Amino acid sequence: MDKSEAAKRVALLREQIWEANKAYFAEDREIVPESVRDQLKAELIELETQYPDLITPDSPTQRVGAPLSGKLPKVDHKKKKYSLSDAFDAEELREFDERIKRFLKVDQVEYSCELKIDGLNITLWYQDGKLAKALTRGDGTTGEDVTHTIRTIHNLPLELGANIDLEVAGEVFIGRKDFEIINKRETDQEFKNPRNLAAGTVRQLDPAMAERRSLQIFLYEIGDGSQTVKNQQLLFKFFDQEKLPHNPSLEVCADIESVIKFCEKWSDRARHEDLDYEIDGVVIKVHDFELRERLGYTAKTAKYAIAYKFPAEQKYTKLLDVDFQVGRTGAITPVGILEPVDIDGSTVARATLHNQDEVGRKGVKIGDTVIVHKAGDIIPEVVEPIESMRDGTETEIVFPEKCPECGNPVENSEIVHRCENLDCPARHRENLYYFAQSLKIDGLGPSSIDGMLELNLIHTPADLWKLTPQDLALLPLFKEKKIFNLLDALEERRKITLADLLTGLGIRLVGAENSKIFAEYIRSKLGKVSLEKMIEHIPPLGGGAQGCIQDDPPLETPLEGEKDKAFNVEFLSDIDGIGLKVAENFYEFLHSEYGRNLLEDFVSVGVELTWPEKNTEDLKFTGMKFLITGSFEHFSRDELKKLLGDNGGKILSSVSKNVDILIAGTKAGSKLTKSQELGVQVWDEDRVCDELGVEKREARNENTEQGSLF
DNA sequence: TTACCTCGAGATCA
DNA sequence: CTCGAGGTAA
Repeated sequence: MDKSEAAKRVALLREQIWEANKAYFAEDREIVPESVRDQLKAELIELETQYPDLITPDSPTQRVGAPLSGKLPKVDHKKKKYSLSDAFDAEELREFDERIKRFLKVDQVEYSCELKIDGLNITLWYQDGKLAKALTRGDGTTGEDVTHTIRTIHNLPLELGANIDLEVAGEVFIGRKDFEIINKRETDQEFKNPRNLAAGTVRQLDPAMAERRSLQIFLYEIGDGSQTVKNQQLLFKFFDQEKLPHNPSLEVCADIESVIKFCEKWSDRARHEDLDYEIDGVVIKVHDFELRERLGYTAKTAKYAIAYKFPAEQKYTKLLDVDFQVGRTGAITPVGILEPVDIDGSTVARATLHNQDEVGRKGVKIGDTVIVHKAGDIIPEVVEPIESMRDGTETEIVFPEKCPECGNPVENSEIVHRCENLDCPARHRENLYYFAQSLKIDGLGPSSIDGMLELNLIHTPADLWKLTPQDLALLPLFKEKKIFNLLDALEERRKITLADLLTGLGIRLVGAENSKIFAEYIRSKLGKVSLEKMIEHIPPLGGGAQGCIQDDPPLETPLEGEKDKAFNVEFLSDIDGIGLKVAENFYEFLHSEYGRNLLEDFVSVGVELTWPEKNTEDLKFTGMKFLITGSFEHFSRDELKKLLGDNGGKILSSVSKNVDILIAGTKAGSKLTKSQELGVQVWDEDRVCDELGVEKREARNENTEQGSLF
């Protein structure tokens, strides 16, 4: 066979293999027997060996590359990945619909419904039409590069028809039949469910192994591209054009009632047992992409979508005992020890009982036969006891009066039991676990921390940076490699942002979000200070509210005055987004002996703050303060607020000379008159559109309802 | 909370 | 090769 003949043959073979794969994986039908598929592939390999320059990167022979060495690389997502909020019944779906309609000021919205495949979310980047990268979701900001295993997915084109850049996302899974085949084949271990196997396979270093696990993918999302694609249905059409696989179940519903019908149709488990993949719900999204954009996001979830979760599988088992665990805040949590029972795909042996309140309400006793399910599909939960199955030997669940770890008397509020002893070893330990996890110090897990505590190598998080190789060598499981891995990891984290440091400290109510706000606030008051300087601005213990700063006497300029007060509760609770409770907790921590010493310890072990470059992209309304009054024709108040906020504006709630612009709608009240007295500039809604270059909207149905639901 | 993969480290075998 | 620990996914 000459080369041009071979080239034609190669193209034909690739087409045949692709069609056979697509039919088999995506549509669950076999157009040719497996042996024939293998034969086609064998012939292709032979021709490609003979004429190596006929090999293209998208050839089915090129899916399996070399194994990766070491860890999977981390890659930042281009845009933050949001998760879905949940709904468990029709009522919650209707509430979702109401929120959407109110925000958009319309009285009907079209939705798209798709089956929610039970797999793991993966983002794909095509560059120049070629599959360039595949990422896990990770924390939504940074994922892991799993291109090498994702490439082995047979129903995924490695090259698109057009030479375009594209981001798409979807669900990777293993089919039910393939799962059984794999389990029969790999006799040394029994995999429990397809989802976890798929998740594990994606993170395999060796793509050859991954290929044998028959991963599949259904796509359902597009990154940037909504300019050309207008809705979900057209997106799937586009997928078809590009041979990108998607689930066939998409249905467009004119209103929420038909959405509910769709959900009900599928929530009957018997109806989907013949599908080759597992589903755990229905994903409902506003159909139109432009409306999605208008709705936007909360900190974690997309506001335009919701996942309807099928009723969780319930099983009964025996509550054998109850453990009491002391958390990092001192809260004492009862954990039920259960007779192990299989609930959709995993063996459940422990389930939280939350607190006394819950225990009381459910009336559970030790020895009870209890109904257990997985709330939100992950966390096992005791639903209720089956009282009719009692035999009289059941015993009350008695909360301990003393902390199980330090013996301190337990403070007993209505709901939560708490060990208030700040020196409780359990709290120290849990704080350290939390710190290590939050700062992602590689190789520092609970058991290493336990070991260090036992040998008195550390007491506080700051002590970690005092550890020497000799110290670590005392730990039974630490030899050369582990020792230096950990020391390297600590060194990497020696320079840290204030937000990360504050988050790691585990101050009550001060998590990642609030820490960011505090860090930003401190930067605005003190600039990019060192940790040491920052501590100097915290008034010392027992000092008056004004504080007396050692070698930095109060200066008379207003700015310097503000610096002194930067750490007062009143000032802290004045921060946008920080309430009194949060401010109090933060204040208390900073002024406590423990908190102050800890911060000083960080300084003394050489932990340093780094200040991230702010992305100072100047938005249209950056630095402008708005006030809204009246009602508007084309916007709900919430949408107007979002629009202004998205463009850098701040929204104030009362009239003052601080207000730059009053946005007045119809039926504006006293805010308008007062503002006019103060000489504040007044805009109407059209002016906002003009300023932003947003297209003015068609007049819509009158719907003056207002409220803040998001 | 559980399942799965990877690594380091120690044990086992060639 | 086997184990425990750590990390990640839902």
